[in-house]
Amino acid sequence: MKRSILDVYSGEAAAFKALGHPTRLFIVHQLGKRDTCVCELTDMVGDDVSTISKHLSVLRGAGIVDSTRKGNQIIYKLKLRCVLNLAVCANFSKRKAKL
Amino acid sequence: MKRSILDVYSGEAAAFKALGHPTRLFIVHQLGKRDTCVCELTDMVGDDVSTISKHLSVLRGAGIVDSTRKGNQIIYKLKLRCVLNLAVCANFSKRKAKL
DNA sequence: GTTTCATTTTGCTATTCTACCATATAGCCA
DNA sequence: TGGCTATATGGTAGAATAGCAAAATGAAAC
Repeated sequence: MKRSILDVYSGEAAAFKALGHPTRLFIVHQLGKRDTCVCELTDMVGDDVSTISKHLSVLRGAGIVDSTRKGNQIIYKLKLRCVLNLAVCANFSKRKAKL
Repeated sequence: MKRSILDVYSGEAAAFKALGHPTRLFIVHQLGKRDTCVCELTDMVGDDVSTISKHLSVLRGAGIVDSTRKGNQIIYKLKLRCVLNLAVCANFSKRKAKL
């Protein structure tokens, strides 16, 4: 792939990629409602804590979420709130796309 | 992962996932300007034709692009034009996220 | 200081993705 | 028809990702 394409689009592509997983999308929507600790997210999703933690680190790496410590638990919040507006396309969220 | 999360978010996540590759994002932006044949996209990107063709089939599978034949070449067009508006977040496209 | 709880990191395996090559298919034109 | 161009598909090696389990970190309570 040409370098210029990589330079221009890889950052944005990485952000979309971070949103391209059901669990991470759920987490983003949950954090849109209120700040939530890892333990609670883990309960809601039902996966292993380590799995949730890894998803959170992907979202953090993409600059979408942010975390602060409160006592001995870590509270995640939605840093890039605008991602909540990304599903505005008609039918975009209803599509049954298969990759 | 809980079934309900999968049901609600997997469709939308798949669409984001389709946009989560620099080449595909470039293609989407290019098709936003004008309908383009596979051969020209291949020249612009600089990858093998088969690679481009496969990226296009991912985008088609996600319902984002559409194709029509014109003579002996296939013209792709942006079907879900609203995806062009998805990068409206401040800093969203400037982010240097690493996954 | 040691124990405990919440979270992160690491190690591992299975699965998926990417890019390429080779081959197949489809339409055009001589 | 046969050859040519454009695109799609199948196969595959290497990289990346998902998920679980277990070890490591860090704060707080005892």
